[in-house]
Amino acid sequence: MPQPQGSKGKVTIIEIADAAGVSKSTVSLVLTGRGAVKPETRQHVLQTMDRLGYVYNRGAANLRNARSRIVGLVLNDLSNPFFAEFAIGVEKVLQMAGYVAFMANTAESVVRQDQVMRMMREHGAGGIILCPALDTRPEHLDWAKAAGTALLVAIRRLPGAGTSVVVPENLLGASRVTRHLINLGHERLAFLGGMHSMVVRHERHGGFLSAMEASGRSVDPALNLESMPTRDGGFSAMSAVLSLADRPTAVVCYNDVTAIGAMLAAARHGLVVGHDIAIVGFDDTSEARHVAPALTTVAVDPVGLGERAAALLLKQINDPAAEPESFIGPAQLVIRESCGAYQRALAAAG
Amino acid sequence: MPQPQGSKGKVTIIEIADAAGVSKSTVSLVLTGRGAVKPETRQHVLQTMDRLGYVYNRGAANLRNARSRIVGLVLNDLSNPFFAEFAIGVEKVLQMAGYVAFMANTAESVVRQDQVMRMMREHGAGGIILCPALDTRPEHLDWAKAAGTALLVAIRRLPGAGTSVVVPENLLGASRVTRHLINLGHERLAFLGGMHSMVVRHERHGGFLSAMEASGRSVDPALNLESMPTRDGGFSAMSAVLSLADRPTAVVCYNDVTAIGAMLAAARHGLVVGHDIAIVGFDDTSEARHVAPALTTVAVDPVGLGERAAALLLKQINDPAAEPESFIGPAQLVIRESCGAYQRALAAAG
DNA sequence: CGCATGAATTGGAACGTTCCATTTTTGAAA
DNA sequence: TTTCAAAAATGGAACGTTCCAATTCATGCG
Repeated sequence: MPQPQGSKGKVTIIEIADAAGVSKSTVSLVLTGRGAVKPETRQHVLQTMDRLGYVYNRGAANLRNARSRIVGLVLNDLSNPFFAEFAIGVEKVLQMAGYVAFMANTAESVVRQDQVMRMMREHGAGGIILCPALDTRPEHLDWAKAAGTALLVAIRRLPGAGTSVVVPENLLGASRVTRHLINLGHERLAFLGGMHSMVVRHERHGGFLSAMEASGRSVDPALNLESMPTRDGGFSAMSAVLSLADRPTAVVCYNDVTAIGAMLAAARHGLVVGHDIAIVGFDDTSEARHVAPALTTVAVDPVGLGERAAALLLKQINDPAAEPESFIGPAQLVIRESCGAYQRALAAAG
Repeated sequence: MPQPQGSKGKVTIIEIADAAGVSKSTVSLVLTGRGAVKPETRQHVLQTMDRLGYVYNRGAANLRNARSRIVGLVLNDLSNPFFAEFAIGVEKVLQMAGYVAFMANTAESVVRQDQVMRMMREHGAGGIILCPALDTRPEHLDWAKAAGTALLVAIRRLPGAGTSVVVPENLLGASRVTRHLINLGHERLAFLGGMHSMVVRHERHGGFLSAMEASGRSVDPALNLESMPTRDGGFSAMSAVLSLADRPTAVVCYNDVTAIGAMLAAARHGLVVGHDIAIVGFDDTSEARHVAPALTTVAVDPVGLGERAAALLLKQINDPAAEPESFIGPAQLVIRESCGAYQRALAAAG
């Protein structure tokens, strides 16, 4: 019967060495797999470790080589499925490279974000992928350059931070979905949701504007409404829009969850979405597929972005001198029902 | 201008001591806040650390005291919003206690789970909250008892592991939602989704059976179908059910995502859910509210479960000798449209 | 049988921190 | 001033590992 150590539970490399009748150096060689050690010795040491319930002490090890195989993944909003999928992509790639990702959620709190990142570097994380919380200032990240920690900013661009970046093609995506609405014949379009301070909103709204401009349509400033990027935010912004004298016939929303809030508000006002009014979102979260009517939106492949982010970070870890790199992920239009195109096609066919 | 260390980025307590003109012991005292150090000295040391860009090395520190303030949170399926919300509850409580949670996702892989947990204890995690992957055997967790690591099993009970446990009241919840369907007059009910090997399925199916039995209804073994707990699983299981000669009029699903798959299958067969057939789920994820028709389900307050799990783990960390404890979270019936109750009420009123 | 060569193993000095036992400083009482 | 206790600061020995240089052990060759 394996009789692991008593309650103190501190088996060290030295005790293994004693028990196996070798030196601690040999045990270390077995552990790291670096030197040349006779297969039978290796076996014996391995067995002894197992028998005594040995736990490798990474803290002690890092004291010497300072190369830990963990990376931090800091997410600003875990409750948003978009980020959960992003995280899955990150983990997939890191795992293959023999790294482990330790995630933490900041819930949009800069304070918490600082705390969590400090904890991570104190634990010797080799690198960090950061989806910055709202109001993150580039100065918050200066320590990374100084400490030589690989840092990559994802999803939300952070102008002024000279790091690698992985973001979706927000501008192009938004202009595509806007163009789609224009092609369906809409004249009066609104842009709804997201706060002015968000870079992502800037980009998406920029795409909206460029499509409007390209088509020669005029943009009514009254039809540009901010809101928190939540369902409730979308709901109240949409309610405000609908109380206007001159309502829009189509609404481009900041993201899917805002769009779903907007759809609820429209329904509450007795409008049939996809018929009386067109509403589109951004992100293509799994909810988008399942609301009724199904949401026309822009797919950005969060898993792919995560994979890319991880790959870029690894590159940076392995070559700290390398220049920061950017990856702009594709954003594809996904046509469903909420824009009215489907109904129109049906009508045309029937 | 703060001139942080060069590229090697290794500022130690000793360099701080030299620069501040004190001994390393004093710097240590400042860091830990333990001894008595003159306020002005403390200030000066703090400033020096700031100036040189000092990073505390937790690995080295833990070498002596072995008390790290991190705990691991191991999730089996991050893409399921239920677990994301659970994680948020865990973090909320840990943060207040000055702990940091490092999360990792196992994606239902036992191998990955072992890997991740090993990594966590190698890094000196004070405790671990585990939502076990499918096929986790209690033996997988024996190391925890041996090493004296606090371990808590959440969401999925693991019979035979003698750890603390936090789970929702699956049996009672399932019997409640089943009773609700029975009260609506259904005679022929199916239970659908989840694999036989899942403890949670056992519990929920048990609740289903107990409600059926209490009402004197007979249970047709042909109406008990397994499937993966995914949308696709629900879809195919439901398709199988609908191809039966003697169809059920109501279906209790393993969880919400399975139920949503089942609803899609029903719609594909031309049935109007909530009218031609009743379908109910379990968990009350945010999707449940937004599918059409909205899903009648059982709410289990994942955030609350997470908070409870964290609190229990902290208790265990602070008193390692304490007996394992269990918390069974409430499960409340949430009546929406997919069971037909709403439509019936409308008809009665009109 | 001695020797060179390479393989296998080993001792000891780091690594950055904490903590104990001391030493130094401070400030007030005698 | 001297004395003493309390407060503040310090040196050095751990902690568990890696890595270098050095040592021992096999093996094959002349």
